[in-house]
Order: sequence, then structure tokens, then C-alpha cells
Amino acid sequence: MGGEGQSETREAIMEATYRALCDHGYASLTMQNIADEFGKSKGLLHYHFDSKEELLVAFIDYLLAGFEDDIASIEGPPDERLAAFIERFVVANGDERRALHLALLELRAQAPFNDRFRDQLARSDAIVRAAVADMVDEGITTGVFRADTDPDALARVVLAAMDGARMRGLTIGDDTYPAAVRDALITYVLDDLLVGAAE
Amino acid sequence: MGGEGQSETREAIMEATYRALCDHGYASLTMQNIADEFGKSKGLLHYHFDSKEELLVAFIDYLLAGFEDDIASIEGPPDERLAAFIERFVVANGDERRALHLALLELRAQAPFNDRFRDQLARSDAIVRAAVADMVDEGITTGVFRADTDPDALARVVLAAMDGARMRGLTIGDDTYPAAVRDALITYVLDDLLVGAAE
DNA sequence: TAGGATTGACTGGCTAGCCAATCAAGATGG
DNA sequence: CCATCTTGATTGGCTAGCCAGTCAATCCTA
Repeated sequence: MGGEGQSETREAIMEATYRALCDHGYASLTMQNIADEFGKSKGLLHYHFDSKEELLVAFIDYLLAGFEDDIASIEGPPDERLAAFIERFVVANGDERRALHLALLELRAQAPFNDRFRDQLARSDAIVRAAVADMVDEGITTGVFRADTDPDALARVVLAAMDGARMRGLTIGDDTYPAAVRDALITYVLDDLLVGAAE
Repeated sequence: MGGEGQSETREAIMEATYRALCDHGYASLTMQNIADEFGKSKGLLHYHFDSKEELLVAFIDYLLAGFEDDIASIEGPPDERLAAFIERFVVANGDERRALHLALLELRAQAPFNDRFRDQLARSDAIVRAAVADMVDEGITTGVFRADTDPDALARVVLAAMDGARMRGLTIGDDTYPAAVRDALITYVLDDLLVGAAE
């Protein structure tokens, strides 16, 4: 088989893992689930990935890369980019997206017990946080945001607040949480940041 | 054994569950772990609780009641109470507290799949959120906070931000996260809320 | 001695990983 | 041009381990 087969197969396994995760959640995810979605045998998964952990590490990488690309693709002036970033936490494209974030939450909860999971999340956190801080930075440079704003500090609150809102919304089954926090965040944080807001 | 024995035994089992959770985390928690901490046999646990789930539901109740009591015990003027509440997310009393929150995060991640877990978390969220909103409310009444503040909206951001900061700190192994978000929250939110801050 | 408390062995189900056998397809060579 | 060999892909069954839950027997204690 040609050189393409290798990566095509891995891509297919990643997609199968995605579907299996959405259907079963992380805790109930078995190699058999993934194999069923893959349409091939469980043994074959072990042929391509030494262990379940290897497969999952690869999957996290696959998933986080997607998120990072999505964020990097946001365009426009800094204040609009920031708003669009926040909005990413609110839009819930139906059940699939919800199921994914549910599984991802379980997976993140395992990170403290798994160095490789944790390192990937930490790496991704640094990238996303820097991206948000850059938006703020650029806003200060272009004169949209007040000059006495600390980009990293602001990036942290925004991230923590929206991520926390998503988590709380998911765990208590209240899907209004992210939107409510977004509104409050805009009212009590972002609006005060704009140049022209009273100091 | 007298009527006391029943609840004393249950209390002992709750404490054993607490220790077992801290030691093993939620995902690796077995009835045997709990029994070992309990100092009695696994069969006895099933004598007192029909199933592992029953036991865990009771434990969540036990734990959340503790949190709620702790928050209710905060005293002083509203702005100080709010600051003290936020500080609760920052202070990490050594490894035990960290291990507890680690396990609790895993447990919360299971709530979407377990109605009884979810309902308890939702109930607790309502109580805690109301408590925070009350602080803001009282601050408005006593003239410490600006009158155009929405108590519930503010409670949600504060909760989401600090809870999110804890989660992100735990999952990526960065224990500076909660303190950083607290500082940013105070700078960009609370300070602007005080009467006397420019509007 | 009666009844609750407690034990420890046992079962049944589930899962990751392993392995030997099979298959498909291309390379080799006479 | 066919037979053989090689190699990677794929299967399905097997195993060992783990865990929740059960149960009959035993131990207290009032």
C-alpha cells in the first residue's frame, strides 16, 4: 500500500474516536467502541497504536490542533476578534458539540493523573492565552483599549470565566450559563476597557 | 448497637470515602479502597449502602453541605465578604485540598451522565450563587457598590471565573492560576463596582 | 438466644492487550 | 508469465486482571 494509507488510516481512527467519545463519553470509552465506529477490528487499533493511552494522546493532539486553528482563523479589529473569541464559548452547534465538550471535560479531569495529557493541555493553554493576550495588546497599540490594561491578566480572566461558565453549564445542565457570563463579562470588563469609557 | 450507631457509622464511611477519594481520585476509586480506609470489609459498605452510586450520592451531599456551611459562615461587610469568598478559591491548604478538588472535578465531569449527581450540583450552585448575589445586593443597599450592578450577573462571572481558574490550574498543573485570576477580577471588576470609582 | 453487624469468599461481567492465523498485493526470479 | 516469497493489514478468539455486588456463615451484644 502507498505512503498515503498510513496517515489516512490514522485520520480515520481519529474521526472514529471523536464519534465514539461523543456517543459514550470518556469514562465509558472502550477500544471496542472506537473499533465499531472505525468499522474495523479492535486488534487493528492496537496494530496502529501501541496502547489505548497512545491513541488518546494522539487524539488530544488532533483535537487541540483543531481548536488552535479555529482561534487563529479569527480575523478583524482586535475588539471584534476578542468578542468573537468569547462567542466561541457560547455557540453550541447542537448536541454533537455539547457531547464533545462533555467528553473533553472528562478527559481534562484526567490530565492531573496523566503527564502526557497535562503537558498537551498546558501547551495548548499557553498558545490560546497568548493569542488572546495578543488581541488585547494590539487593541492597546491601535488605541482601542486603554493603555493601562494588562494583556495576560485580562486573557486569564476571560479564559477562566468562559471556560468556567461552560463547565458549570455542562455539569449542572444549564445551557444559559455561558451566554449569561459572556454578557456580564462584556458589561463589567470589556466595556470599561474601551478608550473613551470613563476612568 | 443503639440508634446512634447508624449515623456514626455513616459518618465514618463518609470520612473514609473522603480519604479514599483524595488518595486514588474518582476514576480509580473502588469500594475496596473505601473499605480499607473504613477499616472494615467491602461487604459491610454494601450493607449500609445498596450500591456504589448510593454511597457516592450521599457523599456528594455530605461534601456540598460542608462547602455551603463554609460560605454561609463568612462574616463582615459585603465587600469584604465578597473578597473572602473569592479568596476561598485561592487558598490551597496543602496537598489534601488539592487532591480533593481534583477528585471533585472528576466527579463533576460525571454529573452530566448521572441525574442524581447533576441535581445535587445544580442545587448547590443555586445556593452558592444566591449567597454571592446577596453579598452584592447588600453592598448596593448599604451604598458600597454602585446601584447599577446586576447581582446575579456579577455572581455568575465571579463564580465562573474563579471556578474556571481552579479547573485550569488543576488540569494544567499551574497553581498560580487562581491567584492571577483573583487579582485580575479585583482590578477589572470589583474596583469598578465600588461607589466612588469613576463611572 | 435473636437479630443486627460483619466477614470473606465467590460470581459474573467487562476490558485491555496479546497472538496466531488469514488475507491482499506487490516484489522477485526462473 | 506464472509461482513463490515478503510484508503490511486485518481478524477473532483468548487471557488475565479488575471490580461491583451477592451470600452464607459467623460474630457480637442486649
